[in-house]
Amino acid sequence: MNINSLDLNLLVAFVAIDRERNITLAADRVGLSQPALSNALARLRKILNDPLFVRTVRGMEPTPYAASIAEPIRKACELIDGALKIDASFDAARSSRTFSVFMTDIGEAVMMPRLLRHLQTIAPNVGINIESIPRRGIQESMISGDVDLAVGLFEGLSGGFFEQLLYRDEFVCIANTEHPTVKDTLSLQQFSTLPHVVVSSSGTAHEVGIERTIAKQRIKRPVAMTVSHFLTLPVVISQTDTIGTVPRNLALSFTNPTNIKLLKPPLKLPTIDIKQHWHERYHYDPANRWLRGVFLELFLGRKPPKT
DNA sequence: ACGGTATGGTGCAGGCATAA
DNA sequence: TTATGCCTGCACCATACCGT
Repeated sequence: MNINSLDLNLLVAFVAIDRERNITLAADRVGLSQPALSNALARLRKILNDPLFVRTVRGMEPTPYAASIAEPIRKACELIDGALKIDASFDAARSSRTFSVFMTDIGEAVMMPRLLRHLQTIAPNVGINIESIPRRGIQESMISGDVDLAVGLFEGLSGGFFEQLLYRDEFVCIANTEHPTVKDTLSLQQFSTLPHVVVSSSGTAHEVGIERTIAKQRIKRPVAMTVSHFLTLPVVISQTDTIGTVPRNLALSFTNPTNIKLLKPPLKLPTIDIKQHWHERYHYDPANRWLRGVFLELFLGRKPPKT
């Protein structure tokens, strides 16, 4: 049997007959006359080469073959019916969709509080599931549709991916407010000799950018500790004489502990373009467009306050 | 090609007559 | 009284034919 020769209406008729076990009632159900449905059944019998339903005292009983295909055909019809009912628009206020977003803990700390406050107002049932960024497979996850959006500093998302700049950030150095030698400024000498805490990041390019710049300027920094998350930095630095280098917006979100001071880096570090990235499969998706619009509305052109 | 109308065929239930 | 056979009416399905 070639599916190309199959009229999907015949499957609808099949489901109706299986449900009613009566041609007249099934015809009513699908909006046809009894003869029309009888004719449809005849066509389906010919295509499938099986009587499908036989007349008995209990009504039109399915043959073993019809009984075996009834359930998958019913599910297929329901699937198609459901697919065609999907609204082409996205009603954020009523939606209970959960979006998956690739984001570092920087993004979580900087963006999520504001994003969640906003969502609670306009889309109370919409959920955001932050996916930690894998070392490999970012593109694959987005192409497959497992992840809707990637927000932050991502390199190498190309070929079928779109990107949009949200805001530009810059690096600052942070140190303990009670640091014995670092006062209001940080010298290049201090930067080169004081122990650093660095982040062994993850798929993003923050540390890569810093490392690359430092290496290019032939500056070395002693690394006392490597942590796996940016949010661990202030905890370590607030209790030690180490220093660190982080995006300014992240540093400003360090409210606990509070004995962290921000310092202008004694060297030129690259700026950071925080972008949202999405795959072309979601380019016209109403829900994805809505989420991108939310990020744009909340974070486009966000300026870090001066220290 | 498909759906509608008209018509015929089939099966069942119920009523009735008849035989045991 | 019960069992059996026949007839009739009804419900339902299939087919032929026609129009769109």
